[in-house]
Amino acid sequence: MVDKTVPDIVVGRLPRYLQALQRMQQEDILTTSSQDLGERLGISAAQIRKDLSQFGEFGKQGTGYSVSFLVNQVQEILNVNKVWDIVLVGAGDLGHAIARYQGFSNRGFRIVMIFDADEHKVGKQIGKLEIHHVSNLKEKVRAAGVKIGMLTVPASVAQKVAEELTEAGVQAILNYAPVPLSVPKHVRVQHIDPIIQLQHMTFYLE
Amino acid sequence: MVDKTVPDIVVGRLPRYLQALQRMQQEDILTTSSQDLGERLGISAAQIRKDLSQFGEFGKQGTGYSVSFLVNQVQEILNVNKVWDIVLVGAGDLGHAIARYQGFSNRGFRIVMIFDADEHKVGKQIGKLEIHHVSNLKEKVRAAGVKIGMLTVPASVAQKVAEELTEAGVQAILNYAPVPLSVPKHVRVQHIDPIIQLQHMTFYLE
DNA sequence: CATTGTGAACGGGTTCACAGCA
DNA sequence: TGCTGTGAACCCGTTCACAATG
Repeated sequence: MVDKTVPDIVVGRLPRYLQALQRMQQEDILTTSSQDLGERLGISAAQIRKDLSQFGEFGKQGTGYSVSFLVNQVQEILNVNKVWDIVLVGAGDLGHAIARYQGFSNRGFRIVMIFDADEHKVGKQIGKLEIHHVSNLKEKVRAAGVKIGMLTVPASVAQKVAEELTEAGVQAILNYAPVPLSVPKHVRVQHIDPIIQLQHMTFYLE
Repeated sequence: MVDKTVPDIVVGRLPRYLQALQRMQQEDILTTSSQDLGERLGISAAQIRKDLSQFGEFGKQGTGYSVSFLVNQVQEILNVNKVWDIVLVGAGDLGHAIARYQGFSNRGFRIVMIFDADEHKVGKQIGKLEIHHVSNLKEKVRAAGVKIGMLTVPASVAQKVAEELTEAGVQAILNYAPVPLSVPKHVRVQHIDPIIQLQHMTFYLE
């Protein structure tokens, strides 16, 4: 079912489908169609059907899709039918904001560890979590078996921290630092850089 | 030169080129090639040459590109050879973190206004900026001629705030709320949702 | 009758390969 | 010689259109 042949671009759309579907659930909408879902997301109905067909047959002709069933299926495909532990490195303003964000848990994630290099921050709490010193990162992350890391450190140390994370067994990194990371092939990296997205839009302004 | 025919996907890569080039500048690297730049970004040399060729001929055969010249050219293409004013709506943890972030100015942006709906926050300062009440948003944003907005408000009010921003003349919105926004066609929207990016990666884990 | 799942056609982005030039 | 700029070939994702079906 889940061949290697699924295009990465299709995988990248599934989380958006899931988000829209979960919102429908909150609104007590029981059924949807590729057209309805597509209109909510600005994606063609054909594309949604094609994407989903990569993983199975989830709909009923004439009726559409059961929202709750499709939520479960997509969660399973994306491996988010469980909660993933996350290690957060960097307890600056952004790190604090992320650590306090309440929206992770019902979408499959939970921050379980926080590290920083600043001795003054070590030992303090963010919510229920204590800030640890990065010198203990590798050991603690490996011991906890955490597979996902979030980087909110200065650009100058992002590469070094990324290496420590991968050595500790982390296989997915969400990088908020504005630098490309070089990591082993088995490690996935996603970047978040607001300025890159702003510059994408300024091209079309004026 | 800059036709309407430039694919959006090409535009989306230019900010990454610019980022890498500015980093080279910091490292006092005077010259680069499509191959060198490509290796730093994980993009093929041919692609970089093709992308740049959409806008002009910036290189020298046998030599490559002058870093500083190319920085200027790409900045001009992206319209970031000036500083854009930004209005930030939502002074929660994330809004505070973004407002305090020091990395905007040397990449073409500056936050000039902050709004929030919470009376307790109104009047307080973040850095040198005072938090205003959203009831004044439309008027003040229009008066200041701000064209770019950043949304760090709860999902439940994001659509409403987006509408107020567009009515105030904003033409580009960077949306941190985990909901799709529906806006007029002349308004650009970019989304930042860490969970969507995490779920993209969990597909490949385990 | 509405809507799915899908083969086929289409379109467009990427890579190739090389002429051209410093 | 080294590297750019680019037409052509290639590849792959999207759209189309329709048979199938509850």
